[in-house]
Amino acid sequence: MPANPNSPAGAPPGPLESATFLPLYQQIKTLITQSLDRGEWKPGEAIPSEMELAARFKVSQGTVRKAIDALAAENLVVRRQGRGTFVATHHEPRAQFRFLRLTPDEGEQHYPESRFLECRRVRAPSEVARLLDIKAGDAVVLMRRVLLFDGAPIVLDEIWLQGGLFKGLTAERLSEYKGPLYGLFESEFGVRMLHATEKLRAVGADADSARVLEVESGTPLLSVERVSFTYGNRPVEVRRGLYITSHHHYQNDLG
Amino acid sequence: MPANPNSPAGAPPGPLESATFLPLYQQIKTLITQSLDRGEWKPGEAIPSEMELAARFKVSQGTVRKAIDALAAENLVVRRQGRGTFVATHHEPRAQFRFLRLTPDEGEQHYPESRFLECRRVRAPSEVARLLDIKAGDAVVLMRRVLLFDGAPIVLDEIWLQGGLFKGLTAERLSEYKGPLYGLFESEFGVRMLHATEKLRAVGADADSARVLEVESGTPLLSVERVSFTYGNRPVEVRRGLYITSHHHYQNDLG
DNA sequence: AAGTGGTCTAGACCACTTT
DNA sequence: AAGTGGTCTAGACCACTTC
Repeated sequence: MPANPNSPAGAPPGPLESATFLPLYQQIKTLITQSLDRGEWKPGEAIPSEMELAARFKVSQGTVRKAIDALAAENLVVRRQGRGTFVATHHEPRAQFRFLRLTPDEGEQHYPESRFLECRRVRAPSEVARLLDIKAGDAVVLMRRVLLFDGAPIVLDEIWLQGGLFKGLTAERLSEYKGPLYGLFESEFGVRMLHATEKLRAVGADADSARVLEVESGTPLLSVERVSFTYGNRPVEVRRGLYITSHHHYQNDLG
Repeated sequence: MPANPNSPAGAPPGPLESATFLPLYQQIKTLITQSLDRGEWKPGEAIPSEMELAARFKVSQGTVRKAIDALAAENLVVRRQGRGTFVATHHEPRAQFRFLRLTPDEGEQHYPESRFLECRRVRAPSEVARLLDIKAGDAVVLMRRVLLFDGAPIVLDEIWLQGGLFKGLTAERLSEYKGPLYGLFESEFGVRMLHATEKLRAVGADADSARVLEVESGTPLLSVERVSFTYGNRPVEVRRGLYITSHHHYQNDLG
């Protein structure tokens, strides 16, 4: 059996062997990712076993394994020995703090309470539109909220979402919901945040932020501008957070 | 040949089979890491080929491969197809920005100029000693420097180093040196920074920082507290940086 | 041509979970 | 007992670099 799967001379090209000459395991990684994107398996569910996928794609188990290893490294799936491989979900405690890096200087990190100030549909400002890769003026959802740690307001978030993906997202629906926002997006709207980029700055609190966060105007705040992406690196959320960092800090590890 | 290497009944235990029952490839990863720590191969040099290492450790090439894959994922080594596997170094451009996350809002990122304000040996304050895992009062090197981007002072760093590891580090030696500080530490003192944790906050500039950074007292600054580690997770550096973020930002990716 | 890392296969056995 | 992911081996061939 030839080891090279990329169209050995004479063999009819299968569905895997397109014009691109990527390694087999990367092609299979792409195929599995597309199935995940299509929702063929829902968050929390098991995907087929390595043997089944190997049979489906007509490759060896080792090749499927390498593809799934890469997906697990990107947190798209979670491996559990003896049980199977599962679609990652924002509901499992393991994922809670991957997108919330604010940590108390002393004591344990625990999930904050959310208080929503507003949630309405607006036209995208040009800057937001650029980041979301849509046209200025297109419909977006704008929401503002405060995160409370031990009852104290610490974070003020301003969040823009692609309007087309979040129809029916209302203030009422938000206030009913407990737990991380990305869990709601995943369960109620079928949009899974996979990855984000952030830009951090120190700024002074403006009058409005100062009022909401109950600090003096001009107080130094940590500004965090985030763009979040779903499958295929499609941007779906833009967020601007202002953090009070007198008793909390943004934790980061340089690998 | 039995697939399980962990002391099959009757077989005499080799050097790899200690009391710990870790997978073979992890044991080999540890052994290679210890060789790197001992300086058996210097930064920039090639380590032995996979076949050689497989022979040395009496395992298959695939097992060595998995160990090296893990080391490459942690940036301890760099793989180059057709050439070999090389000990990572802070001198290659690839590594320059792994520990410098400050990026201009517009334009390309380029390496800043360093200006050293002081460098002297002092006794470790208790807080620094705790982070460096040494005793309060032990000798440490304290240095302060400014980083200039396009000629403008943007970063003020205060750096503490374990005294025992950096004998002979003087202000003169620093000012002669061009390029990243971690490159000097690696070449001149044999200390390689592998990994770091950072805590970010927004603070107001105090009088001294304001003077050095040429801003008004109270200006919001991004405070970055870093602890850097070498092999074996030994802390060797504590650093406190103050960043002006009016035209730069701290770039972070949430994987 | 020789040597290196990169991919792929096939088969074995292990550790863990569920039935 | 059966099924899952996890480890290990042995061997083949490919892509790339150097001699």
